[in-house]
Amino acid sequence: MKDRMTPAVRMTGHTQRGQCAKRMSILDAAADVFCRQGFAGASIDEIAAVACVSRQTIYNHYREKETLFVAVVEDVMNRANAMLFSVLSTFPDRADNLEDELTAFAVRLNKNCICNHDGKFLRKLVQTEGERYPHLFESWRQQGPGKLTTALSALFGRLAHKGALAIDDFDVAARQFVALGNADLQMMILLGGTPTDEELEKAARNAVHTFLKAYGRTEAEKAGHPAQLAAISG
Amino acid sequence: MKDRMTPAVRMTGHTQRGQCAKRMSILDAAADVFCRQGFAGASIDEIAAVACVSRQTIYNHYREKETLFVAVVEDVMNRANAMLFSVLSTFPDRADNLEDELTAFAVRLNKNCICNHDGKFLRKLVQTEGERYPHLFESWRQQGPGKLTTALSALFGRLAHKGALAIDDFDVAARQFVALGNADLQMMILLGGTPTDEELEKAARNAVHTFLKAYGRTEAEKAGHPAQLAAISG
DNA sequence: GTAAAATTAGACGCCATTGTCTAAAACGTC
DNA sequence: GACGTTTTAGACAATGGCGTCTAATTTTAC
Repeated sequence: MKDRMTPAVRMTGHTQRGQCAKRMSILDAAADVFCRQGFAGASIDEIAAVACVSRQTIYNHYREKETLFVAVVEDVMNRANAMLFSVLSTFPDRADNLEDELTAFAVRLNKNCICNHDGKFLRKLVQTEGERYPHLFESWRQQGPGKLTTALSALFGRLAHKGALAIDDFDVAARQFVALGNADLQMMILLGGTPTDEELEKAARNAVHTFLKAYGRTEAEKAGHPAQLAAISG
Repeated sequence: MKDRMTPAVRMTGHTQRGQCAKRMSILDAAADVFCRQGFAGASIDEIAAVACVSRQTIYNHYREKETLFVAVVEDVMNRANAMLFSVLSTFPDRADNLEDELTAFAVRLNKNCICNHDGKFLRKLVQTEGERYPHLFESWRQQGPGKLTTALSALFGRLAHKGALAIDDFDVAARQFVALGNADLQMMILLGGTPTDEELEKAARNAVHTFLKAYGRTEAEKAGHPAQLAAISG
């Protein structure tokens, strides 16, 4: 019943750094093994081996397998959310050269949030263990894809107000933007592969091209409603 | 080493029907348990219980766990492929009322091929065990999504030749059609839920609406190139 | 250098599961 | 009703993983 962590408050940097390194090493290894083998198929021994750590050390830091699993998921979710937030902040806010800017944004989104290590991990784990840990992945649902959709929705709304896009339903447009961006990568995403930069670029270009054919405004249309441009920029 | 199945050639209908019923019962139960628990997490005892069958009966029909798993995947894949073929044969071939017809087709596709029992099973299992059984799911990749894309590509090509659509790259358009159709259902698909008929209808309508904004031809365009219509129909 | 804390290797009990085996029961055919 | 086949329940050994414990070793703080 004694709390092994309480002495830590008296520790200075070095021990904490050493402990922290072990913890991260374990979390990384566990993420790797859980992702490949699933919760049931993953063995603590294998995780310990991958982490270059004794099995007992794992039990010291995380009481049992399930605790470790929860910690891994939360860790990956935090990283993924931070990355998503970071990428969302690069959404283009100018209307000029929209096709190129949206394409570059789609590349960033796919590369850093959807096709990267953490994205693959979360997608796979949500499918594999989602029903077994509803509360855990509910927060992923709301903070991951949920946040992505609502944020994108607002950002598209801003562009539409500037007269750069003609969108009736921003939520639908946001979901469709993401869906189009993944259209050419679906197979790779499902199989867990990693697209090359060329594939990412091409997929994003196809997606944005179609998206703008559906929601873009012609130069003539923009010229016909200059007031919308002035209203925002003024 | 003795082959338990050889006496079966002498059997008359009833026994075979009984055996076949057992086999199907086992396959269904195993699909259910494998899907929920994954390969490692599924236990033969649970499968036997769900199938209302003795554990030994499973070992009589399928030598070991892995044999059973392979048989289950092949069984589901056959059903899914048949359904996909069936739905593909209902693709609209007329250009009139295209939006409604494409919407209805998208509903059929999502309802019967992607969001149904077999579709969910295959998607989940491909993600969970795809790396462990590459050859097994390679055929799924080619006959499932691969066939869907190439078939849709050809079907859109037919519509384009009739002048109903303006498509430059049929493969890209086919993938985007599927992606748009899933855009509003992504979350439910990932979580393993089943959309209601209203949700299916709305998702398909949104998808086709955007798809036709990008690839549809205006009445004016169609009128400007009546030759394409005449060339096919004549 | 010393003391405290963390880490390690290994053994251990426990439990679930796999796959085999056997004898009894149920089923279908004749 | 007799016979062959299939199915069943249960016991069984073997395996492997989880989680605990201990004693030795390393790391860190002071």
